[in-house]
Amino acid sequence: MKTFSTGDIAGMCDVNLRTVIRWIERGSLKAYKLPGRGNNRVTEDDFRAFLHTHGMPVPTQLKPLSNRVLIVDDEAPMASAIQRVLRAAGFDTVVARDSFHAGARLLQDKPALLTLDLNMPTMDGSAVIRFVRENPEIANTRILVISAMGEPLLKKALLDGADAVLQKPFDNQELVLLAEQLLA
Amino acid sequence: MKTFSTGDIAGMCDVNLRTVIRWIERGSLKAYKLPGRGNNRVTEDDFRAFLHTHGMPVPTQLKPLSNRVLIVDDEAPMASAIQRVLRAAGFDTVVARDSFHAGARLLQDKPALLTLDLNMPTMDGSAVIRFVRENPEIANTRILVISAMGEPLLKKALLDGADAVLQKPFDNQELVLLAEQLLA
DNA sequence: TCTTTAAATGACATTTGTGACAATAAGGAC
DNA sequence: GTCCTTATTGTCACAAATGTCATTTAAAGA
Repeated sequence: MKTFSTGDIAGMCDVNLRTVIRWIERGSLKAYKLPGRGNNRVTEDDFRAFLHTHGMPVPTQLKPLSNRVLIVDDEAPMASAIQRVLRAAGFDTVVARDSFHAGARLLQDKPALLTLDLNMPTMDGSAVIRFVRENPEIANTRILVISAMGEPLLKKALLDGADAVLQKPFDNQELVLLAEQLLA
Repeated sequence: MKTFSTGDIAGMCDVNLRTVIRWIERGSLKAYKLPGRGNNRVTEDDFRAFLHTHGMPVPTQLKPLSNRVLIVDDEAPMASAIQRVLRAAGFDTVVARDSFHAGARLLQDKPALLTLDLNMPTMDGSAVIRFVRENPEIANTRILVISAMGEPLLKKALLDGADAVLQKPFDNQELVLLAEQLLA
């Protein structure tokens, strides 16, 4: 479990160490104390939650250094196609063919990007997007919705919190470009 | 009885080994010494007590011993019923109503016990059990399959790796007893 | 037995918490 | 605009806790 000291956080948020301690004292930043003199430690999850609830930008040190992409699609040919293209472009790829594995992989692998097929019959894509955005642990995940659905539904996905949408059928270059933009 | 070296504890608490030794020297962390050069060992109970008295978070490696139960069931009344019974028996409960949330919660909360409804139309229970068993991170999660299905399918669940099965309808006491047995 | 790994130790470097006080920014009142 | 008020943040010095490094030695494998 990764933890940060007040100094780490002060550096990442570009504020004084004294200020971080005050945030902790006031209770807006959750922390625990080491036995010695009570030096503060903040877990990564608590720090992410803090950033999230205060609408603060995620520091570069916390940004997912990985270029891992989780591909959620129940149609094997489509999943493979996306995987092949993204892999060729240098991304790490993981495929989830059903909603259970999608949820599990999402929290196990913590991908930087999630490509989400909205046409899956057994999954409520809208609920997935909202779940991601509401979970500080993974809220920073980029979401690319891929679907054969019409404009209105894609618009709704964006409202739910998707970062981009891609309508099937799509061009391979278009996919790579979008992925790179989202992870830039 | 499980014991930890100073290095183990340093890793789990995300501090330097030197610091752990100082905690021991000062007496805030109870330990005993091996005869040789006096290498320190800390029992799991002492370590847990230490974490508790200092308000420190429990490291993920120690988590599985929690009494958290993840209830996977798409029928709201059944999920609520199980939750009420288990909560009354002192368990921490989390409910997942669909397979996506089941997967996500499983890896987010790392419950000690998973109660799994096999009748969910959108989920392949057998695949879930195998996924749990094949993932070292959660492999020792206890799995209790709850289902209205017949004997053969329950037998298959046991073969897949479930720890116990419970046929609907079931007695509340039966459920509590099984949960307690599985987490003993 | 031999080799490899991990832990203890001391000396030294760095970081952190604390308190008091200064500086800054936001918002009203005039 | 200026002058306040107020809350938040920054600065500084010092003591205490934690981290780093090199070295020695036990523990663990083979």
